[in-house]
Parts: sequence; C-alpha cells; structure tokens
Amino acid sequence: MGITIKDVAKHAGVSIATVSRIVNGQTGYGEKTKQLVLKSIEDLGYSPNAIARGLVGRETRTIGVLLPKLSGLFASKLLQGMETAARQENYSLFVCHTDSKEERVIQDIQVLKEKQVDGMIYASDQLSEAQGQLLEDMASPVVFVSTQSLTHPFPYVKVDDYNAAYDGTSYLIKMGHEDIAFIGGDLDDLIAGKTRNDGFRKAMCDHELRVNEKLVYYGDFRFPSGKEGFRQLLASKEVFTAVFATSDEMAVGVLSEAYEQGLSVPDDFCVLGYDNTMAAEMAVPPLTTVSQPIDEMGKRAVSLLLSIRENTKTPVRNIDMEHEVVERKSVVIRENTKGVFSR
Amino acid sequence: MGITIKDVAKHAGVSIATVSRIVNGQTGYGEKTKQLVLKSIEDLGYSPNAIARGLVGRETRTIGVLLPKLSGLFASKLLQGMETAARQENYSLFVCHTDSKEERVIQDIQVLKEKQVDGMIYASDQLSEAQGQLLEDMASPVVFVSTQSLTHPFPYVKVDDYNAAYDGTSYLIKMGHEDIAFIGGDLDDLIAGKTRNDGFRKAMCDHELRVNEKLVYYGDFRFPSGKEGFRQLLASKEVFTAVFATSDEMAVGVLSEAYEQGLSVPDDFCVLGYDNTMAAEMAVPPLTTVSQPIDEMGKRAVSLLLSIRENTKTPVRNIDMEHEVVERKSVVIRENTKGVFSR
DNA sequence: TCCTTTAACGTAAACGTTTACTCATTTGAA
DNA sequence: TTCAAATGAGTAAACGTTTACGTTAAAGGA
Repeated sequence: MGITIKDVAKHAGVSIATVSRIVNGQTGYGEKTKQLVLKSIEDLGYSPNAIARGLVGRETRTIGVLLPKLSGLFASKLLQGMETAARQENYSLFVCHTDSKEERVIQDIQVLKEKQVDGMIYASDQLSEAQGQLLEDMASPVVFVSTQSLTHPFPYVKVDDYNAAYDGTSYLIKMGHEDIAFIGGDLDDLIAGKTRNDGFRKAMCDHELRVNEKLVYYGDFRFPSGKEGFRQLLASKEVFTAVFATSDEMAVGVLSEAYEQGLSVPDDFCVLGYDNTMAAEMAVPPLTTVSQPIDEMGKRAVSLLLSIRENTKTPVRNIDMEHEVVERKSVVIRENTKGVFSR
Repeated sequence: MGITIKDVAKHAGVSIATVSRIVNGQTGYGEKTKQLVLKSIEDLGYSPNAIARGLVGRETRTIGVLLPKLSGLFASKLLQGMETAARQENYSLFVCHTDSKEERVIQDIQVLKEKQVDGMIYASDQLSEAQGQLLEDMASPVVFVSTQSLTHPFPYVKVDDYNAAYDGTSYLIKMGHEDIAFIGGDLDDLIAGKTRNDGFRKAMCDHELRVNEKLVYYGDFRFPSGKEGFRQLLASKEVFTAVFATSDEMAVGVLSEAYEQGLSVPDDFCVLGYDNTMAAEMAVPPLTTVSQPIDEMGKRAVSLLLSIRENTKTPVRNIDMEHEVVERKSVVIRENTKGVFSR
C-alpha cells in the first residue's frame, strides 16, 4: 500500500537506518543527508508505520479506557479529560463501553491486551475477582478513575465519596434542613453507593438528626431512578424539606417528577445533586450540587498512568481530588421552602 | 515480555505455523495436535499479539473516530452507537476530540493514518480543503456521520436537516403558531446551520407566514448560546408564541433563561428542540423536539464503513436517516399559551 | 607521519505474526 | 498392488521498523 522507509531510503540514496535516525531525531548523520532525506520524505509523502514501530519498540503510544457507558454527561466529560491529557503526550485512546457486563469487561481487557496498549484506565464498575486477576497479569500499568478496587491494589484517582456526601449533607443542614430525604446508589455498590450513604448518615448523626428510613431510596444513579425515587418519597407521605440525590441525573429526575406532580423547587422543597455535570447547570432550576472535578480527574488519571509507566519502581500513589458544593438555585434556607406534606 | 507463538510451538513440540493455523481456526492439522496446542496455549496463557498481526496482515481491526467534542449528549450517544456496532464486528475505536480546531484535525488524521486504522469516521465540523485532501489520500475508507462534505465525495449518514427543520416548523404551525422565533446555528455552517434555517424559512413561506428577522438568532448549538439567544429575543420586544431552537442544548438554554426571567413554558410560550438527546427527556418541562436516531446513526456509520471496506467496488452510498417530531410537554396549541409581549 | 578518535553512515538481526511453498505420510480408487 | 490425491505438518520469507554492531574516512594529536 503505502510508502515505506525503504522507498525513502532508495529515493534518497541512503540506508534505511539513516532514514530511521533522521525521522526519530537521533544523531549520526550529516546535515546534507538530513536535508536530502527530508526532501525525499516530503516528495514521497512518507509517514511512518506505527504498527511496525510498535512491534519492535516497546510501546504503542496507546492506552485503553473502560467505561460502563459512553453516553451520559459524566462519562463523556471524563473521557474528554483523558483524551486531552493523552493527546498532549502523543497517546491515543481505545475506548470500550462495557455496559457493566462482566463478560464484556473480560473480553475488552483481553482485546486491549492483544492490542498491546501501554496502559489501561478503568472507570467501570466494581471489578470481579476474575477481572482483577486479568488486570494484575497485564504487563502494563492500570489506574482506576472515579472508582477503586477494594480487593486489588490499583492506584486510583477519585474524590472521597464519604466526605463529599458528608459535606453535602452538612450543607443542607447548615441551611436549616432537618427532614432530609436521600436518593442514592445501591448499597451493594461499595464505592459510590455505600460510601455516599454512609457519609449522609454520619452527617445526620453528627448533627443529631434522625434519618427517616422511609425517606431513603436506592436507585442506580440514572435519571429514571431519580423520578422513581421521588415518587416513592411522595408515596411515603412523610414530611421532608430537602432531598439529597447522589447524582445530578437522579437529582434532575426528581426535578422532573416534581414538575409533573405540580411541586416547585425550591419553593416546595430543595434538592441537592452530586457530580456537577452539565446537567446541573442546565437544570431548571439550576442545581446546587456536590462538585467533582470530572475533567481534571480524567487528566490526572492519564498523567498518573504515564508517570507509573516511566517510573515503575515508585510505590502506588493514589490521587484524592477535591470536592466542593457549588451553590445554584435548587437549595435555599429552610425558612424559604414550604416542605412537602408539612402544614 | 509476554508469551509468544514460539513459546507455544516449542512447548507443544510443533511449528509456529501449526500454532498459527490452529489459533486462526484454519485447516491443516489433526485433532490430536490441536488439543495438544490448545493445552499449551492454556498452560502458558498465550494470547496473540495484535500488533504483529497487523503488521503482516492487512488489517488492524481498528477504526478512528473524529469528534469535535466528547462531552455533551449528542457526541457521546453517537460514540456509544459506534462502539456498540464496532465491538460486534471485533473492531476497536480510537477516539479523538478535535475541539473544532483545524490543525488538531490534521494532526489527528495523521496519527490515525500512522496507526494504520482500517477506516475513519468523521463527525467533526465542516472540513477544510487540506483536511479533505488528507482524507482522500488515505488508503482506508472514510465515512461522515451527522455531517457531510460538500466538496469531497465521502459517503455520509445523517438526517436531512432541511426537511427535518421544515417538518419541525410545520409542526409548530400546525399547532396554531404564527409568531415563531428561531434560534439556530451559524449560517456559515452549511451543514447544520444554513440548512435548518432554510428549512424553517421554507416552511414559514409555504404557510404564508412572515419570518420576523428580529426573532431569529444564530448561536453555536450550545447551552449558553440558547440562553443568550432567548435574551436577545426578549430584548427585541417582538411578540412570539413559540421558539424553535435547532438543538436540544439551546432549547434547554431558553428554558433556563425563561425560568430566570419568570416566564413559564408552555404557559407563556412554547419551545421546540432538535436532536432528542437525553436533555430533551430530562428537561423541565420535557422537550418536544425533532428527533434524530443518534444511536442508530452511530451504528450505521460503522456498518457502512465496514461494508465499504469489504466491497470497495460499490459506488458511494449515503444513508439518510429518518427524523420525527416527538411530542412531550414544551409545545401546546396556540390557544393554550399566552405568548410573549402579546396582550 | 602514524595512530587514535570520532563522525557518518551501512548491515543485518530482531520484533511476533501469517502464509506461500515444500515434503512426507495416508488414504482411496482403479 | 500401484499411483494420484488428500492430509498434516514444517520452512522460510515476508510485513516496516529500530538498533546493536561494523565499517569507512576524515580529523586530530603526538
């Protein structure tokens, strides 16, 4: 098919070794030959074959990314951050959407391994033993982002969900709320489900507030489960003045359902989100939310990966990202909201 | 580093050719040797090196994707569709986010070429002459999705923006609206900007309605430009009962700005979106919108690409996708909305 | 002047596969 | 039986690079 280094060598009347050295900016050739070769490259329109390079060299300048789903504001923002950092270092990204399916993850890891990626970034769900083993057997480094492995010692970059949820809850309490509903992820999800729930409960406890079990619902972080969760809250007939949903998507779900039920935020009750994706900004009303620096997390994940790659002797270093609650319009002080089922 | 085919061959006491044949499910070996080799593979934990395969074979089972940005509901949904279809055929995706920067596109194409992708999917902005030339020089096929090239004959898969906008507008008119504001993309964007605007105008004209130039605004399809556009609309003091925003993001922008201005949709005016991303579903109120089958478009793009690859003799075949207006809550009949600045 | 160094290249062996040729051994038909 | 065809395997040449190792010639030192 294409022009190879041999063609260039022949055209310039030098050996392929010389061409290679020039292309790679090494030393060992004169200025005149360099110009000659450069000219030939230009004339022929040569561009090196990265596959061949990858075969002999040790690297493919490629990193594999595993995400549960690609659509959605969180994943895509994360991916964008990774791509930005990767391109800066001349790496390309293989992206796989695992759909949270065990066997798909396995298959993807296998494929990425065969494709000889220089590293992998795992941003999917909790990993099984089989997956963990597969990852450990990889020659190249693996880093986790926005999740972590409790059973395998992979470095991660993420925010501290427990504390973030704690702070979010405390914010609500500081605003005067006491009857707080909670819509979280499944407790089986030890990373983002249980921790956020624990943070919520601890904050309530620390402020000597009771959590009303009828006002906690466990969803899956997606929009529909936010709607469903809010429906359940209403069905309980319990009074609350605020709901803390541990993802913006779910928070928007409650906004949406509230609208359908003729309830108004923040006049009737308040809602606090989590993530600070674009959904929070675009919501009506704009969501007050616990913010994760998603873009930055993506970037950090690749730089962490790359630094491990160069410096394989350093011990595993995790990166904890900062969270903060960004105030918009969906939460107001207790006095300014009616509360649901309160009279 | 890893176990190679040679190791397997040695371990099984056969030649590498035999191992290769077995691994690739070809013929030319006996059942006993097969079992022997399979056992060795299992024992050693061998997995083929796709890079080496790519070097000798003609294919890398890899396709490159160019998107202007990765975050955002449209792009990510599209990407998800592509990934789904690609994985089904055992292809992996290199994803590049060009940020709509000319030179980045050029660089990305170059990289993808060096990485020997089997094909490319272009979903970025209008391409320049230089980019077009680069793409034409590629040995592997290129398909456009959700965009097209007016100057280069690349096959595309997209909806007919002109007709979709025409139908969207007609829907509004059918609902009794006459004073319709329009928030579109820049007219310099010949693909999604101008065409949708043209469709809008034609529909108005065909129904003998005048388009009020003070009520048309050109944004960039993003959320902030929807907000800004709506502010401009209000500033004009002209009366309108509906606004057609040619992206859901912009439509949500008007919803958001309307909320801030104390206006209510659809009580005060209606808004029609475009795309049918998740934003439309999640909006308050849920957006009535002109729907594109985004996921399906992504899938079709890769199957088109792959079919071209196998069958390089067939002429360029474009794929036109169906659009439809999906009714939700943001548009009601003229009688049920007050209209802005009307008394 | 002669020897040593160094700069400027070329040769050829990898890298891990696939695959076109061989070649031997069976098999089966006549 | 005899021979042609089929089967099961091995050999070695690609694929396009990088790179360790040679080689040559010019330069520099004594």
